[in-house]
Amino acid sequence: MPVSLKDVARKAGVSVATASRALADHPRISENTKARVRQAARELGYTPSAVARSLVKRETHTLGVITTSVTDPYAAQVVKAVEVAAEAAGYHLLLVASHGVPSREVKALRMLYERRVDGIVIISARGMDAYEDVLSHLTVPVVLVNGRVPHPAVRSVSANNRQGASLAVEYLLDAGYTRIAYIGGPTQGQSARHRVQGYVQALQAAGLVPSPDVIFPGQGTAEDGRRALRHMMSLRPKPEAVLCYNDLTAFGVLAEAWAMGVRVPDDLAVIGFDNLPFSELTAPPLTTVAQPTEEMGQTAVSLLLRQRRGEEVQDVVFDCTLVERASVRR
Amino acid sequence: MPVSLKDVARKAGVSVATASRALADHPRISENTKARVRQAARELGYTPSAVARSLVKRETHTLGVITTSVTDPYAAQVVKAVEVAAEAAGYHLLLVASHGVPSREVKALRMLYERRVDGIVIISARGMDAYEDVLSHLTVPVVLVNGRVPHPAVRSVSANNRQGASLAVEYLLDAGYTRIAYIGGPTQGQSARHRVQGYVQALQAAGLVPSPDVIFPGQGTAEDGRRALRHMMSLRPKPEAVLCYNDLTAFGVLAEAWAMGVRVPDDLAVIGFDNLPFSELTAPPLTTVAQPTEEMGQTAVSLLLRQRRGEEVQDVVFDCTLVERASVRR
DNA sequence: TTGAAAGCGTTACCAG
DNA sequence: CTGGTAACGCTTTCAA
Repeated sequence: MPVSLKDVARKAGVSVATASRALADHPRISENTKARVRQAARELGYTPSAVARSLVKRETHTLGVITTSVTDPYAAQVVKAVEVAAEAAGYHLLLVASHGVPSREVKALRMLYERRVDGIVIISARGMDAYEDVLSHLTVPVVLVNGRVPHPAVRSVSANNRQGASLAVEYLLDAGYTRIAYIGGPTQGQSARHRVQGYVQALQAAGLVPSPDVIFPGQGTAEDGRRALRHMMSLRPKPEAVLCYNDLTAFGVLAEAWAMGVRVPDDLAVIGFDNLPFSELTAPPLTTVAQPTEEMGQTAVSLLLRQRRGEEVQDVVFDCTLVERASVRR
Repeated sequence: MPVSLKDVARKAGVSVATASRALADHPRISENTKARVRQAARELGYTPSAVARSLVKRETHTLGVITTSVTDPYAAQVVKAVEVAAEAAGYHLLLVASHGVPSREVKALRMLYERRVDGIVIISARGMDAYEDVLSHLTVPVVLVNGRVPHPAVRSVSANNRQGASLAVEYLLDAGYTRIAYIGGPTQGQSARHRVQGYVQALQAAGLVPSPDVIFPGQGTAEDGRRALRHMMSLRPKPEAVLCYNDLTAFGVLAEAWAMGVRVPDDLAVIGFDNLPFSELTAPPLTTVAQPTEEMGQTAVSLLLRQRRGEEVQDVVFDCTLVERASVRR
């Protein structure tokens, strides 16, 4: 059994009240007793119980984070950013993996609420559509990173996925590519929807007609990239460039290209989305669209904390930037 | 403010005690009142407070996890395994990043203890040497994954790093390579120490003398791999193969090899350690030593839970296996 | 400057 | 089958 404040108080010969105040460095406690209490606490190896404290203070200094999986490198980046921002504000993270399953997202939400976390950030929410009844009773702020749910109490911070995808296509167009393929992501998420839209719009803005037979389905995995590349190579004429829903998919096309002897960017230019740490390590290094994950994580935490203080806050959207590397010829 | 059990009880016209039992599906409560209580709870959107419950039950159903960073893909794999095992046992994870800084590891340990987690797993502990006084007052089991600390109450589960490194070297030797370089990892951790040892021993067992000028220092980053490769290529004679402390380092040598026009495995064979998901996506795919991270995570959780039940448990070590891919010629 | 006591939201024991 | 009541470990009035 852990040592309690009562033990410390007894040992120091004071009441629990005084012991509590002494350890909290309350101004109206004599230095003398403070010293005695601290001494007793040290000798007993006393560590205060955050759970008891949470009960009375009605706050846990904990933020809940729901993510598909920590092994998803994009999610990991966001989690890290959130972690850093939270830590700086004196908060810690309760992490739950939903594995992208909507029902598990809802369960996680409920569990976090039971634990009375002070805020919840959901990364890449998949099936928040059926959240209505859970959300309606929540007394804790929720922020979505890269997702949106039509609930008035839920804020979101996201990358401008449409703009990002358009940016990539325009870059390709500028470089002289015109037959540009696209490999998609999970259609339940809004980021995937916006990215295709950006792709299509940029093409149309350039007076081109997006052709359905160079738009490949995918779930954002490397395997999707591999499969799409094999498909692509059997097409006549072949696409000259491909924009991928995310870097992971791009990694798959790069790997399959290597296996099939397809040269990048000479035979096919490849462009990703997310700028994962790994994308500068591929052969060739991957040109990709970057999201400001750092700021997004910080912002998520900041929105949560401000909402907690009763502030009204707005959704925020960050523009993407292009990271030029060697998988696209210039 | 969240609705409390008292609110539910009042609405259902029963005492809190009864309400509590009704919701817990206690056998000696009439179906009738159970129904009424449940109904009231639903209508009010009642969600029990885990913090209050934790206080009385003296357990939080939470495991603390200290890791360098979630963005470290090796750590992420272990975290995931731990998460899955924990979830299956009804536990959730409080995650803290230490960024490899010993003082932050200690702080994290203390914070987790304050929150009364039911167990703590530390992944790749760096500076546990000065843990003595923290550990001595802990009333919660601690398990180290891939680390060791000379404290009687701390258990560890690790990969057999020595055997893994030897395995890799023997594989290289078998394939006809003799001039084999090594790029090291953080020397504060025991895994790095064991891996060099395995490298050296395998060489010696084959009657070769490990040469200090092909043993490069590193911290386990891709940049270390790049730097070491450049060094290596300036040597005469050049190494024919290189064993890397981990996959990340191997990624660095692969990337730099691509940049310098060094062909893998023709000019240089490369072998990694960890078998990250990404290692099958490199060009060429990376031959590497795999640790059974899945089982290691499960085992860590299992040790924790068994210790909590008062069982005596032993350290456990898992053997590594070799994953043959294309970065080594056969 | 200190202490007694109430209360945070539950569970569990003891009566009835 | 149900209700009081005492914890759980801490903070915070309110008095002294």
